[in-house]
Amino acid sequence: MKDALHDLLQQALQRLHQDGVLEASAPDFVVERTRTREHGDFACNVAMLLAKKAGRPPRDLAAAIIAALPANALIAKVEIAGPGFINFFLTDTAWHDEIRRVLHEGAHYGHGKSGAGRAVGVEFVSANPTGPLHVGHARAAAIGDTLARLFSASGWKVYREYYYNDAGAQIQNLALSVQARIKGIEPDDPRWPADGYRGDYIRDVARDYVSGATVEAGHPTGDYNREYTREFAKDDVAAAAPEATGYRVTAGKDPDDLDAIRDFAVAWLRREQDADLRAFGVEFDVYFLESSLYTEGQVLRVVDRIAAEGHSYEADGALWLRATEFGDDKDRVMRKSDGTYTYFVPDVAYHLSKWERGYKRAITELGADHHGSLARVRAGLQALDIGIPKDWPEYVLHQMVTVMKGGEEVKISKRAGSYVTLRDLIDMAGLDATRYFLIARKSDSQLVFDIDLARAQTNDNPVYYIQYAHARVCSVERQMHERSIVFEQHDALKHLDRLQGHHARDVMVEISRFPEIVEAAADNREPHLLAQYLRELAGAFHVWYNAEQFLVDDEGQRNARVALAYATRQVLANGLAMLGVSAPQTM
RNA sequence: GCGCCCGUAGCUCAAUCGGAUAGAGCAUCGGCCUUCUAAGCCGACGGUUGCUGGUUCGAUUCCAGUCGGGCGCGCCA
Repeated sequence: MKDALHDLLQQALQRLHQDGVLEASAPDFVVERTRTREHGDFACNVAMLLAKKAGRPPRDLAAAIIAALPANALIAKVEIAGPGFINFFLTDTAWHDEIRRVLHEGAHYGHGKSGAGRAVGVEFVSANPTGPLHVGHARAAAIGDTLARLFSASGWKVYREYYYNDAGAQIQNLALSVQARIKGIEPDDPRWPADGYRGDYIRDVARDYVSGATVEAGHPTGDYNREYTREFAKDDVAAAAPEATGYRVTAGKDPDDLDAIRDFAVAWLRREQDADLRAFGVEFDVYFLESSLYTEGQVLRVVDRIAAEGHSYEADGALWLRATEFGDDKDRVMRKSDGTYTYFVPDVAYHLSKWERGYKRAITELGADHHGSLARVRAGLQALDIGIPKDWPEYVLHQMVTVMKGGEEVKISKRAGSYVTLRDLIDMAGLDATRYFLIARKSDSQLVFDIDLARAQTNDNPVYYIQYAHARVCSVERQMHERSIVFEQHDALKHLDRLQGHHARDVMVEISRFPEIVEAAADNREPHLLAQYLRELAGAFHVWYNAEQFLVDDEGQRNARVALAYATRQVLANGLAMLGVSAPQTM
């Protein structure tokens, strides 16, 4: 609806331009929802933006623009208000058309085409396989997965990526920790490795290693990376393909074979992380192993390319990137004096791989404590001199999560030791509440996760509030069947003018916002907008539900109300699906 | 010291690339169930948007400064 008004205004401006009334071409004006009914349904600021250039008072311009609007069935009334706002009041027909559209498009309502089928990579979680996923990863998973769903609904071809740091010192610490447990050494023992992982899960890994267990996981449709590589490998784009993403590792049992212990432990923890994510409703398309960047020579390739472009130098026995040339605070070491590479070089190589695999947009979701790596990776990509835009990839950072229960902060998990795990959250609050709570706040503000509130089955809890609205419509449907009331949707949609009063109207207005919300949430990378919106839609519905009986004797009125209730249910279901939250039929 | 994020009602948070009278929920107080689910609805109370300037028709939003909180500043990842 907003877009339709924007088009009408654009046409009016063009007409004024052709008639010589306006010299300047149309600026970037906005059509937006009003806050109060008195200002109409939509308002536009174009007259105020044009006033200065045109040398005319904004209210005069507004009158001229209104006079130039083409005939249409959308607008019932236009007013000029305040400093020069153009306020639009829409016809009943406009709202009814939107409701018809909802029921016609069904599960597709709210989906857009702005992505035009282009590829976007959304990378998130990307935890080291050294322990269970914690609350920070849970927030990352909720944000990343919801963004992916939003992009998908906006017409993008979405690939969810998970980058495994399966090489380096952390992994070595993991192997040493498991080995210590195998030898019966406890975390408090003086022989325990200095930076060892102390959680109970290490004991489980050690137990399975000793018993000779096999850890395996395939991914249902096989080798994703190869598949995508084929799709992306067009013209001169040569794709770098990491190896297969499934794994199968049988424990070596030998307590002195640190390599075998390492491989087993990594696979063991990947399996646990995979299982937790799946329980959280999150699946990835691409699992990218850091180790593959070494084995396939991509790390060397990046370093050589940067050196060839003259963006590196040697000093103190190390090879440095001139990161300051590309906006970073200081130059960064790429190759250490011991000949190994710093972590960010494979990071650059990984993002290069995304670029070469054809992602028009790449979103990297990170905890804010890693924001330092952002400038580094972008600097590295710039230093390659291959035309990657300065602001590519895009980053979404999330701030810390504090978990509260019984009025106190929860910090400890038995299994992981020093932090609360994703599994803990799901166990305590349930899948739906956990996903909703983690997505409902803007990602760059700190989040307090109140377990007691998330568990509450009362109106305190926004998740149940939204789901309850959905269940109520289902209940109305059941009542109709029980009372043998016939509902003819086709006929009902012809008589939506039987909907009277502001309660039903408010519901229609809320419903019509849904496509705008989906688009804004994806464009701005702000999935919390959708969570907030659904609460408002559910609110408008509950008010209407309490104010008016749906299943009344008057057939026309009844059908119109049921149709609107169904449309509400459809939008709630579509929105909840994008959040990965269930839409129950009964509660 | 430098960089990034945040600061809005007692609490948890919104506010549509700068819009009109800053909104919800919780908490507190008071109402509504012989009627489709009361997991709901209605009402009341609650604000110098941390502070000071600037930009303009208009600032919670942009800029500068300042105070407070978080995170990061390694030849760790």
